[in-house]
Amino acid sequence: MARSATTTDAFAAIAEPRRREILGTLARVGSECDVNWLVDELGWPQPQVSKHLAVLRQVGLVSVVRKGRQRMYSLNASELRTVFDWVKQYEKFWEHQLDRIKARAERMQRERTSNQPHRGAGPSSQAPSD
Amino acid sequence: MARSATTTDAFAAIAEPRRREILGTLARVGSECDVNWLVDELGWPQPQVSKHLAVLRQVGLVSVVRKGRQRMYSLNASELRTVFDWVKQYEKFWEHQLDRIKARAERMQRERTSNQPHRGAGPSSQAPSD
DNA sequence: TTGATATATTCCGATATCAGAATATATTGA
DNA sequence: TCAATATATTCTGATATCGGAATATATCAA
Repeated sequence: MARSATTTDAFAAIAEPRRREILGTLARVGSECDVNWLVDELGWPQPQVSKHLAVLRQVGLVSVVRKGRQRMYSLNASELRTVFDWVKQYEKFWEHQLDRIKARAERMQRERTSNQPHRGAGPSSQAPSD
Repeated sequence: MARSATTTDAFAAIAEPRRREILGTLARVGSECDVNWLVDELGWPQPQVSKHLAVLRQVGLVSVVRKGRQRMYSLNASELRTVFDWVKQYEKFWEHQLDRIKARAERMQRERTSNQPHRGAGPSSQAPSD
């Protein structure tokens, strides 16, 4: 087994900066775009645009509809919800950063006698799932 | 040039499911964990855990501190902020989905005469940056 | 039908990943 | 110093990526 495919996930798909750029462009425009318009807008070779669009399509991040000899692509942002929900679980970890640093210091102080702090700690009440 | 490295970004680093799992575990525990504890908890071979931790460390998603012959790892969630901010820009695109579908239908109706709808559309007021 | 346009696909080479196995590098303790 | 423990690193093989170039497919228009 090697690396998991870019078409597995929204996570995998958006790991590529150019694909994020495409999504950004589609969002900015707010309506369907044909491929050549994207090619002009982004300034990349057409096959490259098509290939990245193919990945985004397979993951469901964009929708396509044929219109004559054009293919009109549009953003399907709902697929980003998975990513949003995942990362949102961590929001509390960077909010009130100073408070949390203080809290951790206190916890470590308390557990200084224990040899392995984490063992006694147990799952906290803030528990993102992977 | 090939694919961009997993150590480039938080985006690239979290593309791997097992790394998300590690982050989730660290968050759940809420305190520093040594590697062997993670090995037990996750049930993966030790080198695999160490290697994934190394990627997370290089991207700044975890912090390490040496404690005797142990290395205590802890979550550094602030690095996820980039991802959060990025994906949050798209939130409006899946909220009020029905309203937006209606709006798009109307826009398309209006622009039916124009040959290339998107050209006349221009950037919408909702404009995520890539 | 022929040609032009729009887009997708295939082939290539360089590269980076990931898991697994083996091994190396500390650090502690006797 | 020597053994044990904790963790990191290296090597290997299979694989998937990405960009670039070339080519294929499909549709429209004359």
